[in-house]
Amino acid sequence: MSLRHALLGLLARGPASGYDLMRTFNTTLSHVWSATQSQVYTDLTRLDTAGQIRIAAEGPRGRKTYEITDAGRRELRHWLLEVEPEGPRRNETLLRVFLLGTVEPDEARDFLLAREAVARRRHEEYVALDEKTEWSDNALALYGRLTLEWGKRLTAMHADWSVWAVAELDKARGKTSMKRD
Amino acid sequence: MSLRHALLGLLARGPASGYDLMRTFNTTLSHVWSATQSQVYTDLTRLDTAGQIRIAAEGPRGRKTYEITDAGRRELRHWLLEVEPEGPRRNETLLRVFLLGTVEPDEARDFLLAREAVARRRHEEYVALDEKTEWSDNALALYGRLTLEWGKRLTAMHADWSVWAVAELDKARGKTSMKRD
DNA sequence: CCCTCCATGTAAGTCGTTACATGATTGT
DNA sequence: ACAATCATGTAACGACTTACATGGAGGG
Repeated sequence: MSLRHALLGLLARGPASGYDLMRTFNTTLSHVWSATQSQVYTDLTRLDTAGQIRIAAEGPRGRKTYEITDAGRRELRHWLLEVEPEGPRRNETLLRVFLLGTVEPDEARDFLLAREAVARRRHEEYVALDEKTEWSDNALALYGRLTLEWGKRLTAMHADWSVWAVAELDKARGKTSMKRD
Repeated sequence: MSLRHALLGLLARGPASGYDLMRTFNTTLSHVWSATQSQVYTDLTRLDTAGQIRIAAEGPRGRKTYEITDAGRRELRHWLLEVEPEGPRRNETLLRVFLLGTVEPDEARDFLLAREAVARRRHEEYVALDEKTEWSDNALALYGRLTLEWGKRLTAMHADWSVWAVAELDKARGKTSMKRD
């Protein structure tokens, strides 16, 4: 249900085409709310039919620029402020951690070390993105910055947790952890 | 695709019925991998058809106790160690943060404060669960403990981030944050 | 006897992904 | 000319949710 709200939210910031929106989902929003090209176009059609967006202009190559309507703004506002957000109900990595007892401790250890590496890599990416971005002081930039900071903190937490988890695993095996550094 | 693997993973730890598994998803695993009753039963049938689990015993009230087969163990192991886990591609709360520029700053502020409250409440729940649980020293308990610790760290991070975010918002409004405490 | 919990299943519908299909425009 | 990018759409399938439907067993 939320891709529609994401589309409304992006269109609330200004008119855009399906192609523009699709690129936003594949870049800026890729770790926040991902969507396929296919889904973007079908949901735009549905929002149009529902009267929450409308075609503002048509350009070359069949380009359709959409804009949000008043009904769309009302729906967006309602969803944003009056509907309780749902926390994530699934985390594939965490599921695997929970099931790690079904493989050998050495294999579990490698798995955890791989998680640490992935988390550090993503953390570096976020830091680099933060540094290279010139954050203007408008509201748009502010909330983008808050979102990115969340990613930085999440990945830092994940890396720290992985290190701790490997240590706990080693402890449980009655073996001192002397592999790091 | 992963509910099947979750089922295999749980059955790798010992035989269980659909009802048993369903309860695990609604309790222990509710923040890790949630599933509805409906889905558990349909996927158990599919795993049975695929030869990855089999009916070990039938009990009263039509109860079917399933057990994992060798083919099932192979598939579980393959998924666990050879398939790269996918990071979460969607975070509804974060999507809303990103779109918070479309409402008034006061409303955005309330939204962030509400996130902090939710994060603190869940953190307390995890801490309480950790304290009341008697962690035996087998492998099963170890990985459950690692998972719970992740939840504790995530919720702590989330609460801290919320406080920071409110401060950033206040800063951007050129107004000193004197509302907290 | 009745309520709660145990226990399983099906049907309809939504959401999301992958693959297919097509074509215009711009830059080199 | 050719490649890359812009630009939109549909079809098939898989994952997941909600609702419907049924009934046995055990405890008070």
